[in-house]
Amino acid sequence: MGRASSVAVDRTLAALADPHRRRVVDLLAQRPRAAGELARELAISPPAMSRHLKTLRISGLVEESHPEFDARVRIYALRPEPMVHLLRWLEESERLWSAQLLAFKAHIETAAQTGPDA
Amino acid sequence: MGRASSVAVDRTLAALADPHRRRVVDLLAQRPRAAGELARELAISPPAMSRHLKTLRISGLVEESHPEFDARVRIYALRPEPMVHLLRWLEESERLWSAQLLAFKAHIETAAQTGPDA
DNA sequence: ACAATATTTAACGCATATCGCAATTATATC
DNA sequence: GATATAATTGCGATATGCGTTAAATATTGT
Repeated sequence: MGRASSVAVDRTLAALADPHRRRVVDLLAQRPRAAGELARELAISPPAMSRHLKTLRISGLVEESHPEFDARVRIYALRPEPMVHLLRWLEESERLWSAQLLAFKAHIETAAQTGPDA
Repeated sequence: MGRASSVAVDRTLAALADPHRRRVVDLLAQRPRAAGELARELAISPPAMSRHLKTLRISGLVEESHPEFDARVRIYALRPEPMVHLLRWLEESERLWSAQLLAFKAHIETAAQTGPDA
């Protein structure tokens, strides 16, 4: 384990690497929005937004739905699961890094006990 | 705030988007390593690794140092600060998304109080 | 001084990503 | 049924990213 979920995290990171897509995630974290609405807010063309949304959908970061009153518009909503995996990876890295610091500190203290400049 | 640190988070995400670079971060989370050591572990050429390390260094994710006994070797170590910013962004997104859920739940309950199928 | 080692930089090619415009599909409206 | 609207897909152009080999730089050791 740890390596098994790596691929999914890689996909999530690749999806979030584009600034436009990250901005979309920011907006969808507030509330779900229609594709056209997102395109207007980011000032990019509808086709460009459509592609970004496709990328996000494939990565699992967003999901698509239709409002009941108009089947032409597509509502996109955030799907936090991939972000949770990413969060876990970050926390694990932080944990390991902290362990490094502790080990270093212990090393220094041991050296001090053995006697400085031994 | 929130938008000010966005650029930095964008750079961090771009740096982590490459699977090789993310693997480097995994290795450096355990302990600092020399450039050549990293190249061998990931089975890529030294020039390729050198470029990845440059990217990581510019993004602030790693820092470079020399061992005292051999100035040819460059030791790379993790610098967790950019990851902390990324972590904060993720947590904030999660927080907003949870608020969405609560609002939705409240809406449903209000509707239930008003009376179903009003 | 010379040969070996660690790493980076230069140069090139290849694959992939992104954009805007035009065309297409699906649905709504009159 | 004709027209307008929301969104996606096709296409050509541009750009960026990554990898390899070869050359350069810095340092060590004999």
